[in-house]
Parts: sequence; C-alpha cells; structure tokens
Amino acid sequence: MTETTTTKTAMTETTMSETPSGMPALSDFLCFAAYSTGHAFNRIYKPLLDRLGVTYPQYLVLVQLWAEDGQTVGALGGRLFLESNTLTPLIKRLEAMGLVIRRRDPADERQVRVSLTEQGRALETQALAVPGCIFAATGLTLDEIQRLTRDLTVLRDRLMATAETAA
Amino acid sequence: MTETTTTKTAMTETTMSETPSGMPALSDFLCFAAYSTGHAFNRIYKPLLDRLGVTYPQYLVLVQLWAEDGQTVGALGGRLFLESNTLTPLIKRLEAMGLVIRRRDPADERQVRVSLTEQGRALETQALAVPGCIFAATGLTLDEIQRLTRDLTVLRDRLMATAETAA
DNA sequence: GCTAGTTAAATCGCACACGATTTGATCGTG
DNA sequence: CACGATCAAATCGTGTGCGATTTAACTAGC
Repeated sequence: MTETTTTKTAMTETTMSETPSGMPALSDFLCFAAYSTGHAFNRIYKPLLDRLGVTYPQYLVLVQLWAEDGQTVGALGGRLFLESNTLTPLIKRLEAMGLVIRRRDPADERQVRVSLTEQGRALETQALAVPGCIFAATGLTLDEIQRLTRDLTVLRDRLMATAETAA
Repeated sequence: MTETTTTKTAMTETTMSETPSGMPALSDFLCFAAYSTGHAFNRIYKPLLDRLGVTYPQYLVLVQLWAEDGQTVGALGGRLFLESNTLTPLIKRLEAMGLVIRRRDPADERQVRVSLTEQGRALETQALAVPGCIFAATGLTLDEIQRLTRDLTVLRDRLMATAETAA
C-alpha cells in the first residue's frame, strides 16, 4: 500500500495490466481501441464504397452535401474536423469524378462552395443501403450503438477542448 | 406500423435522426464517432510524442517492443492490425533514428526480427509519462475508460470477424 | 481610400494505410 | 531430391491527415 513506485502513473497504479517494463499493455489503451476500431470500420466500408467508386473520407463529404448542398470547404471541414489541406485535394478528386463542382462564392471570393452534380445527387440512392450494412456488421443493438456513439462523441469533444487549451 | 418505406434501413426506421435526403445525419454514425475520436487522440498525442521524436504508429511499435523485444514484423503487425507494407517503412524510420535494429531470423530467413537499441530502451523512461497525460485529457474516470475500451475492443473484433467472413 | 491585419483555400512535404504485386525462403508431396 | 505451393517481407501506387507556408480576398483603423 505504501509503495515507493512513485514513477508510475495514475493509470498503472490501479487496475491496468502492466508489462514487465512498467508500460501498460497496449490492449489497455483507449486510444488504441479507438484507432484500431476506426481502421476496422474502414475495412468494412471499403467493399461497399468500392461499388460507389469513392473512399471513406470522400463518402463523408458526400453525406454532408446530401444533407446540405453548396457548403463551403470550411463548413465541410468544421463538421468533419478536417482542414483545407486535406479537403482541397479530396474534393478535387470528387470533381474529377464528376460528382461535385467547386465554385468561388461571388459574395466572398475567398470561399469555395461545393455543389453536387446530377450524378452526385444520383449516387445517394446507391448509398442508402450502406448504413444498414454497417449496422449489421457491428452486431450491436440500436441502443448499444447509440450509447457508444454518444460516449465517443463526448470523449472526442473533450479531447478537442483539451487540445484547444493546450494551444 | 405497416409503412411502405421499404427502402429505408433498419437504422433509419427507428430512432436515428434523419436529414431531408433520407440519409441519417453524420452525427449518428458510430463509425464517424470512432474515426473522429481517433483523430482527436492523435492530436493530443502529437505534442507529447514530438518530444520523443516519434509518431503515434511508431510509438505503438515501441510500446510492443518494450513489452517484448525481438518480435518479428508479422508479430508486430498481428498485434497492431497492420501489414508489412505499412510496418516495413515505419520500422526502417525507427532504425534510421537509431532506436531499433532489424535482423533476419537465422532460423527462418523469411522473417525479420526487430530489436531495441540501447537508445530505444532508454526512451521508455521518457514515455512513461505519456499514458497519464492522455488519461487526464480524456476527463474520464478509470471505470469509464475501461468500459469504453472493452466495448470498442468487442466491436472491433466483431467487425474484423465480419470482414473475415466476407472475404 | 490606403495599408496592416485577418481570413479561406491552396500548396508543399512527410508519414501513415492499404490493395496489389514481387522477391526470396521454407514446406509438402511424390 | 525436385518442384509447386505457401509464407514473410518488401516494393509500388494511390489516397488520406496534418504542420507549415503561401496566395488571394476581405476588414478595420487611421
């Protein structure tokens, strides 16, 4: 109880399993669980999105635009937590595929508005089946999914608030 | 109850909020929550790992090696869910930094074993503070972290099992 | 109304991820 | 022992992510 292992962290002092080296086991890292689950989702999405001809981040942009067309690059980035350095080339690829058009906003030429083409709108019909497939792959109930989604969202927002403060 | 909206998925039929287009709102996507939480973690880790001079995936490899030195590329990949096409260049960067050495296994020349250098072992002391900082950034209790980690791990393993079956 | 400061995208460089293929070593069967 | 199958890494090409910088457009203060 009155140990002298003062170098240990709060995490390792209590219940986390620990390797001989003193570092907690990787399986205990929440961040690794989030990291690897994200990749696992990506692998599930891949075959479904291949049929649509888009990648997962491209799909996320399209979901945004199906909900509200003509958003600026900044607005899309705000919702997806991505910067223009990631979005600009991604959206240019969507444009090259003929799914969207990029236009500078006449009222503020600094901004670029992204609009769906007819083909881009049409793709939503194909995409409607995707969420159901993903739902089935999780093997979770709707309640479990909602709770997990909420918990992760709370965590994400807290992490981003911390990152904000640190900056 | 006896609706005719047969094109809707199980998810959209029940409780998920829905945009005018018929696609569930992005905030409802569990996969997006995992995806964005992973990125949020990455941004928290960045300043901590910058001091160690490594990236997050490089850090994960080092955590593995601190737990068990001399693992093969395949064994590391099995634990991190990464393939040699990702790991090989990553580990070569660790080698270029002088943190690890790569050696072909004499007993089976197909395999490459990755071993920590003195400098690589020494880095663990610096890294011991990292998990505690991350823990603080989450603002969660240990119980909450453990439950979320377990839930995510279960989900990840189920997704990977599905991907396995589909292949 | 001109200039300094701010803002939105775009650009550049680097490091993952991952599908697909290649190279080299090992194994299994005849 | 031979040789095809299998296996572990490595290689190659494409597409994110993101820090840092640049460019162009707007805004505020004098």
